[in-house]
Amino acid sequence: MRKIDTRRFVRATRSTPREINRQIILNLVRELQPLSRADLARRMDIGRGMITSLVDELLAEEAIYEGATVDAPRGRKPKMLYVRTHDRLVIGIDVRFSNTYLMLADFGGTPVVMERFDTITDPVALVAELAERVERLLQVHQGAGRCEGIGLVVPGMTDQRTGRVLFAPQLGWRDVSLRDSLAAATGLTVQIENAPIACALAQMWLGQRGSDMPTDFVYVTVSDGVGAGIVVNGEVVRGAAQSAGEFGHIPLSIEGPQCLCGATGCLEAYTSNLATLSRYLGHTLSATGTRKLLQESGITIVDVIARARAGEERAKAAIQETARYLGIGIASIINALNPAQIYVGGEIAAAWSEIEPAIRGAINARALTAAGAATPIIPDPASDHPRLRGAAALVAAPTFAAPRLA
Amino acid sequence: MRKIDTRRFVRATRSTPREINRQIILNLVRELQPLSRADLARRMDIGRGMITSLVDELLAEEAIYEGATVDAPRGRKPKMLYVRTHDRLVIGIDVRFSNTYLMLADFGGTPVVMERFDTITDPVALVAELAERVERLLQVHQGAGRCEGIGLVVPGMTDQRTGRVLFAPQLGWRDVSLRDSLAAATGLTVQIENAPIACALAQMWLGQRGSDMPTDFVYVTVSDGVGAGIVVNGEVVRGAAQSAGEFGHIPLSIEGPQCLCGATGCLEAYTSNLATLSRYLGHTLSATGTRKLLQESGITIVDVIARARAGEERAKAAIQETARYLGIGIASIINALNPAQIYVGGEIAAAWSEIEPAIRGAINARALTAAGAATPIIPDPASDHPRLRGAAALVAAPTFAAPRLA
DNA sequence: GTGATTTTGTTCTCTTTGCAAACAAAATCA
DNA sequence: TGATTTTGTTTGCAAAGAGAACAAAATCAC
Repeated sequence: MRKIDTRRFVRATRSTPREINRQIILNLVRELQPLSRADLARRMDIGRGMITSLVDELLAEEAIYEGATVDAPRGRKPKMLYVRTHDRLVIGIDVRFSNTYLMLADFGGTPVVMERFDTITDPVALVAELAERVERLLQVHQGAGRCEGIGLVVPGMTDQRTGRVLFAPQLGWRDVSLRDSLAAATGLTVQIENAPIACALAQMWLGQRGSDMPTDFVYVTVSDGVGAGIVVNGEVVRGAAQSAGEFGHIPLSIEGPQCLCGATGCLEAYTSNLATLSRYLGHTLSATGTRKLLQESGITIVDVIARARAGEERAKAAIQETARYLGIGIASIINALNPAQIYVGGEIAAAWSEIEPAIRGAINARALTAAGAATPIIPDPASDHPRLRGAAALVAAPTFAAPRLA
Repeated sequence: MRKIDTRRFVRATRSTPREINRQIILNLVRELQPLSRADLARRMDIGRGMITSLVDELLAEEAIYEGATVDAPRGRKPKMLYVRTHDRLVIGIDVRFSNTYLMLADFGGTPVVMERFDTITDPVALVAELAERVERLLQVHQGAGRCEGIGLVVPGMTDQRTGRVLFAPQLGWRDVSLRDSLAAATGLTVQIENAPIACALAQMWLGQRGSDMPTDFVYVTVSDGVGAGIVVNGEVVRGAAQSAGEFGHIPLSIEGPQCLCGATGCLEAYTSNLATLSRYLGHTLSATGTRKLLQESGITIVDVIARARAGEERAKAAIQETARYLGIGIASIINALNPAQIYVGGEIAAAWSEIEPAIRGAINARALTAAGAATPIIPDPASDHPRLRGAAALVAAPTFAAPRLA
């Protein structure tokens, strides 16, 4: 039951039903392919004539294509429909603290090539480097298809409407107009997004299809920071000032350790990679000291996880404590939003079998309802490159999204 | 950008554009009345002919009515349109721990009469009593209009689809089929909802109209429990298992006081009326002891607030501490969801001028962004009967809601 | 006071589009 | 070989939006 916004409504026109049904067909084919016209007619409870007309339109636009006929027990054999993904290309870019990753992928999120380079923190130089690499990638893989746009994932807050990076502490950016610069330099449309929302979009649009993908879920990223991409009613929550999802700064103990944000006892101060590393090294987290200490010691979160899995007690203890606190944080998300499921991304997801019991234990202790405590928690390992998949989803998703109405 | 749910989509028909535009007109008139047909045509960027046809339909259904012509500087004077509210009646029922309130109101939320009686905790007896009172109310005010339904607000979790009360600890209810019982007993349609969501709906549908009512906000109720009604994209968030909004059980300090829910350091254990009273009386909160202590002392939260406003130091200190903790909780909501504004309801809202500085201080200390820290926090005093208004909104809202599509 | 002008609201025609039925195609089965 | 079944296309009809024309009701200019 949605309220109509009387300042920003979209009124219906004569072609509105067509747009809606066209988009429904596109999504049905996308999730259930292969699918025949008769299948669509049955699922949509609509005449086959109507389907023919709408499918013709989608075929003409090359949004879908017609495959071979397929065996059927009786009657005329159906011609199956598929969404066209393999020759529609996307460039995904994931800018991170030390490395920047590029991926050329198709509309289904299947990678063609990937490359990486050392992150350049100067925005102008970074855009120049990216533009050069994008151009080269597209040159080399010219035959693979047409590039429909660039998805850009940055570690910080972004403004979807203006395309600006509002604040990216890791790179020292504040109010940088990255989207338009890159669009101008490459001549391609660019979509920009922060990491947690991009990961949520990757799950939503490129995750396991056909099955019971929920319309309400949360993607929690545990990295240098702790954030979340929140999806409610099949739509990402961005917030009034584009800063929704900062779950990393809900308190676990207001008298707890100092967080880099200035407050005390934030979830992030207990569970970020920096926090886990500090705990492992036996140091307290601090804004100035920790990064320096880590660079000197040369140790990373990946090492700690590897040592924990190898059986080193100190590493195991550090990870277990992180898991317990993370579980408490996840319990808060469950109590606050009651999502159908929760994804956990970040380096720590690689140690899922080790940390799951501690996470589940904490959730059981704090979840208010039995249904909440049973919320599926699903690891999304960093090896699947969720950020890059999210970048691809940024470009592909608008093609499949529901038309904005009323 | 919403994803279409391929299991629960609604396909468009020939009459879909009409339904959409009809509903847009209804909402424009509701929020901006008085409004002429020509005004509607301009706002909707549509021909006046179309408006005539749609308005005729709404007039025939008596959803709106035509008022007197009105002065205009030049040209033919417009006939103004208004939504019909005054003779469409609603019964709002607010079941609380000690008292149950009934209100007969019109579709605009304007009360006709109100009454109260001692809450009967046995569901069967309660339904019988309610049915009798509803019948009498409608008998007495027969001439005032037709009753379109009952809105029922209960202190606990409800399932919107089945109409059952899942859990209401204050009344000792668990899985009670209250909606259908009351519907059967009165012959009226009944909508059931928990208190925080009902309050949010009251703000959404009966709050200050015309002005800039946001589509993203949170209504925090501070009462025996602490909960929230969350509205995202103009839609209430119910969660996968109908338990979204339990913000009362996010931790402030996991080593903090025992909460009645079994966990430790919940926001509710610091800020509920019981917590404030315990603090005032110098006792620690406990599941068994506190209620008994309060009944013995005979003091209520209203008394403590009155004493604080009268200048009693101990009461002031108790309230201030509650306010500070509440501010921390609100900061978490701001960081997590970044709503455009937050309403605070419950008895403590009566002391707003006293508690606002402490709340704002806590928010400033913990909000991650300047925009978040500046989120408007609006008190909704209990004297306005937000729960009963919410009950009325439950019945009125479906008439005005956007059609479900795609 | 009379016609020009302006604004509102209705009516009418045209075209698009959904809808349902008829039709054509392509297969299996008796 | 014809009946049956299933798929996909075509066609005729009715509903509804778009826009123009028209009617109504006011003010304003002379």
